[in-house]
Amino acid sequence: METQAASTPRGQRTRDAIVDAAAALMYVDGVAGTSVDKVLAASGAGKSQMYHYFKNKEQLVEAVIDRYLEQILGNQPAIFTLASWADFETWTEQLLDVHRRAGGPIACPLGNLAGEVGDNPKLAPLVDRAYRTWESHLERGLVTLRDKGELDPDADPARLAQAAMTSVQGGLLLAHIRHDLTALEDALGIALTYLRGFKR
Amino acid sequence: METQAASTPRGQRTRDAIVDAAAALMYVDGVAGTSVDKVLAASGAGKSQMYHYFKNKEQLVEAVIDRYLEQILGNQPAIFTLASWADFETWTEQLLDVHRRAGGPIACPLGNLAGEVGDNPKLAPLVDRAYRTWESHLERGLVTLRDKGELDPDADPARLAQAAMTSVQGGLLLAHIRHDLTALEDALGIALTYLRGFKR
DNA sequence: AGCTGATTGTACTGATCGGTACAGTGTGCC
DNA sequence: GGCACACTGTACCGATCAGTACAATCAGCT
Repeated sequence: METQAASTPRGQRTRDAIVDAAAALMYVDGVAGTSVDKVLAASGAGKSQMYHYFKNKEQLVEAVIDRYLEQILGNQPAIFTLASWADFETWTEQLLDVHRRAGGPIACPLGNLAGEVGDNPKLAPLVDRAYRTWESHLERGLVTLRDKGELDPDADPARLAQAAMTSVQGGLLLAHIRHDLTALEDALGIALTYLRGFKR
Repeated sequence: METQAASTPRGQRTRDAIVDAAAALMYVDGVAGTSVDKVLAASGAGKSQMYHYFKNKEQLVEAVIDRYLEQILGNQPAIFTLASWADFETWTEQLLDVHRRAGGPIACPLGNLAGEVGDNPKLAPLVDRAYRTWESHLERGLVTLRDKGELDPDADPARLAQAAMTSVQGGLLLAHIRHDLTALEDALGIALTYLRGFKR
């Protein structure tokens, strides 16, 4: 059931190349639209490598989900050190900058997956877990604010974090199909205002 | 380029059955995960019917997108007659009731598609158009309120409507992967409060 | 009845799908 | 050197994919 780890640096490089290629292709074409053959052609690996490291395509997708979470959090490092209201603003700016610089589509890789694997019993929990990890950093930041006396002690950090996440996802979804970041900008602005309403 | 219309009631019934089956299957398995053969098996139609009415699978998807919009708006009839703040609340209640009654997954069929076809040059504009139609009803309701003097004349109905739509989509996406309507309930509550902030 | 066009059933094609078999090569360790 | 094992290349499998060919049937109209 577990994904096979590589035991040498060479193997690790090959494995990474496969996951990277799969992540990039699935970001654009979706899971079902990305065949194993295409992934291998793009990564330069052969089929025996793929099935040496992954039991099947589904396990490759599992690795891709993890990779997406790494990429997402890596693109918004401010999320790890949220300790003031200004930090939250910095965080939203980083979020916007990622897509302002973007050559690819404006979209959240996890959000793209959500619609497709939302009911797959194996993959859906992994997407869920990735979102919860993402959200937990926001929650931790809010708890920090509360402990510093900058957030209403009656506010529910978990709920506020979820509200912020819905704004991010809704904004990205609309921005995606409109090829226009405005929807995300507005959504983030509204979310920040909403959170600041619990400032104390 | 255009979808072939049926010229007899019998043909219309067959065509509808194909679109209905495709809509139901693609809602759960996505576009790429739903083969033409499965659609035909589920609808009881043969392959010659499918290709009599649709040039190819992509045109079938186009018809499915239209069907989704009809289903969505049909499930929230209050959206057609928004003329008071109470009407907006009724609308959000209808939105929630759809998924409370749901046997199927908690999800927006258009949202599921958005991730998958978001960059398909033929299909993405159709998804975009469907969202704009949906959103336009909200905008019209806000204009009605403004004309009745119940909304700040400086408020931008189009922008507020887009903000509401991002809440709906973000809430549905999170509710989908968590199998828990709470995210949508909260998102709609926050959106309503935000809109009411422009009450005059 | 007989004509006409819409509609239908079924068999088929070549391409591609996910996955397997198996023989080979690279590489660290003794 | 030579053993062990991670790693790799390629050919192949049956199933399924989207799409086509073509003959048969149905139904309205005269």
